[in-house]
Amino acid sequence: MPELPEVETICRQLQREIKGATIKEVVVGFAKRLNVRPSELNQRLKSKKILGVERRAKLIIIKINGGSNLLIHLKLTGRLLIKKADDQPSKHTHVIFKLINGLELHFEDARKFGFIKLLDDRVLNKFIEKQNYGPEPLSRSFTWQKFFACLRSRSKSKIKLLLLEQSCLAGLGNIYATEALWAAKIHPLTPIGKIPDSQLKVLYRSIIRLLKSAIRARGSSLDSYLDAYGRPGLFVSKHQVYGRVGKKCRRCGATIQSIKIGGRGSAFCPKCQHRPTS
DNA sequence: ACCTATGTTGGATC
DNA sequence: AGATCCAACATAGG
Repeated sequence: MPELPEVETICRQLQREIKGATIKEVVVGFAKRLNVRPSELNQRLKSKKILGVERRAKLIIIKINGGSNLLIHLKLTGRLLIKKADDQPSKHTHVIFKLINGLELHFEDARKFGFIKLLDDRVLNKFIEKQNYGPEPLSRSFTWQKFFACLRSRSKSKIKLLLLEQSCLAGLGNIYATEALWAAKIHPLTPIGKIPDSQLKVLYRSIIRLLKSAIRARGSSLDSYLDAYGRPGLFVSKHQVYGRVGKKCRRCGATIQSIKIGGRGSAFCPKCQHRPTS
C-alpha cells in the first residue's frame, strides 16, 4: 500500500532515527531486486554515513556520504523497519543495514516487487527525470493553475487513470485516487473534459486535504503496510469508499460499488459520484 | 482445493 | 492512441 502518505511517514521516521548514523555492514538474503551484487553493496556502504532521507513520489532516497544514494521503492508489500541489533529478521527480510549505533534497518518484502538500487547522484537524477513525475502535491509547486492546465491537456483521459499516472501530480495510488474522487463527487470513469472547472477545483483541494490528513494518521494499513516502527497506519477508519464495497455511503446512504478501471478495483458511490453521460 | 483479490509500474500486444 | 494483459510474487478469503 505504500502511497505518498505511507512513504512520507516512513521517510520522516527514518530521517529522525538514522540520519547521521554510520553503516557498519550490509547483509543481503535475497539479491534479485538489487542493482548491484551484495558484496559490492556492502563494500560501497561500509563505514559510510547516512546524510538524510528524502521522498520523491513513492520513492525513498537515502543520501549517503560521498555522492551515492540508496533508491528504494516499496511497491505493494515492501517495508523498511528500524530494529535493534539483536532483533530477528522475519520470513521476508531481504536486506539488513547494520549501523554502528546498534540499530538496524530491515528491508522486507513478501511479494518481492520492491527494489533497492545503489546509485550515484548523477544516475539517481537521471532515473528520477525519466519517471516524468508531476509536482509533489504537498509542495508549493503544486498550484491550481498547473494542475488545471495539466488536466485540460488530457481532456479525453479518464480521471482515475490520470491520477494514477503520476504525470500531473506524483504520489497518488489506488487508495488515495479513489478517496479523492469520492470527496470531489467525481465518477472515476469521467473523461476529464466533461468535469466542470469548479469540480476540478474541489478535486485539487480534496487531494491536498486528504493527503495531509492521511499523513497525520501515518497512512492506511490494509494488509501489510507498517511504518518504520512496525506500527500500522490508522487512516483506514477514515476511508469513505476504498475497502467499503457493499457498505453504505456515509454521505448519501447508497451502497458503495466497485468497477475495474485499468485492471484496478475502483470503489465509488453510484449516487453521489454520477456516471458520465456517454 | 480452486479461484480471486491485493498497495505498483513498465512493457508487450492487441 | 488507448485499452488490455501480463509479469515480477505471496498470502488471504470465499
